[in-house]
Amino acid sequence: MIQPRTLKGFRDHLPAQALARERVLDVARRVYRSYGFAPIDTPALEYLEVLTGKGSEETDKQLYRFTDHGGREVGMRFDLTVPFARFAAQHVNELGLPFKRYHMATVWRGENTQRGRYREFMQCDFDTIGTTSPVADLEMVLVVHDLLAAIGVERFTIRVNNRRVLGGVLGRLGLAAQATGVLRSLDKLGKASPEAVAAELAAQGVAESAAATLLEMAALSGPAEQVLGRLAELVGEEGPGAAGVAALRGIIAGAAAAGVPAGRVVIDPGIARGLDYYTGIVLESFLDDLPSLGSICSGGRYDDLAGLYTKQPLPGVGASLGIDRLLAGLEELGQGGGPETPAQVFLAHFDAAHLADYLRIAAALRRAGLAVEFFPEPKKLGQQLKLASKRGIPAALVIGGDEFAAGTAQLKNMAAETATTVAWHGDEQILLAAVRALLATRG
RNA sequence: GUGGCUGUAGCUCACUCGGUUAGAGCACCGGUUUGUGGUACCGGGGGUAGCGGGUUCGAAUCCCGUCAGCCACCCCA
Repeated sequence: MIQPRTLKGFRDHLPAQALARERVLDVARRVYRSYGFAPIDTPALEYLEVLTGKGSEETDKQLYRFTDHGGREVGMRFDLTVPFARFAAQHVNELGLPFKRYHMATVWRGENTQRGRYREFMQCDFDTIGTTSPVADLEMVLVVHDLLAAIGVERFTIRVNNRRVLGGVLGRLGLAAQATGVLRSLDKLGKASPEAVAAELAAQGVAESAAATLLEMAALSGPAEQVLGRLAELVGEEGPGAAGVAALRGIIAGAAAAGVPAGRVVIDPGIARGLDYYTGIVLESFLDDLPSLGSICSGGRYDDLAGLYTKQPLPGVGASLGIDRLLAGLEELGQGGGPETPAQVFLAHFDAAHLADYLRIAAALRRAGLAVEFFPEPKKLGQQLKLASKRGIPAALVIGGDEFAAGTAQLKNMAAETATTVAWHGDEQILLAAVRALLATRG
């Protein structure tokens, strides 16, 4: 016997989880489309050179790679941004700019697993390329907000920063050259103590006063106006830092104008993110009740998406929802419960002699858009109802020989444990109306 | 990838110093005289104790390896 098992970091999805995932995907699709983002898709497999081109050592280590049957060196995509860069370079001329796309697909990373960290998981990306407008930046924040709100996440916070603020402060402190190391250390705040981070900074040759300034900046929190005020002092009157602060001001004002509840979007100067290609706004979002899960939706602005593949500069801004991490978080918070079946109506298979009638009834209900589960065999009624009950199907129709003779049907409200008799006399529209009325009472 | 913790039925767990055919609750399947669910009663299936090896007269219990989950680091969704 072969032991049935799955690879480390790869998971099966039972109906309850798969349905929860599809619900989130449906919401994401709807929200993305509501802003005019268009769907694209790309292959799971790419030429290795396409994926490793900009490759940091880190992504290189995580890449699933192999030689295919034709001797080609190939790799499985580890995010949706790199394939999009290739895609954009290859198709700009057909797309027109600015171009807004969303892409929801599976990616693979051979890294060590943990809660909310898998080797196979889905990302739901959206990007706007071909414009440097702050409106595009703002729109990203709005999409993230609408997305999490529409998914039904009860408590979340979108943390926003701007790389130019970080750059500006580092510049004024004369630390521009060692930005990467400094940012990496600052990023540990929240996990490591300020003292530990200060020590790490000192080890990099950062002066004590400069370190104090950086720590103060990264720890700034509170009302946006207050944080922005202090940041403005730290970055000075002019230069990139001041521009970054102004941009953040615009984001806060724009989010408010668009109706985002105050407090959902906060300025967090400690957000540095993937120190490589982000150049402007950066954002991360967290579940307030489970911050240790990490960011569930992150992104930012980049100067040049596809420089590796084309000479045409393609600036853009985008973010990615980690749907599997989000679902893991919601489940842990007890917000993940849901039905085990999409069926809305259970049609009991009572009397085999009336099979044709059952098929006609099911077809009529399905044509009307209802999800109908017709039991495949004329098993004992009690067992059929037990299954319907366990699955959480809200409505059940029981129609046996007596009912057919009388022109009636028994319609059960499974949750309320009640039943009504519907006189339909062969008219499926009457049955349909009765079922719809029942379903409507439960929202 | 590095370090640590964990691994007994689908799930949550038990098995006192290693000692006979590894148990319970829930879940699942069936029944309670053949047309009605979530309650009750009765019965049933399911575990070579993740897998492999070692120590021992004897291991779920000790040791090693491996696989997997979790935690920290790294990085990130």
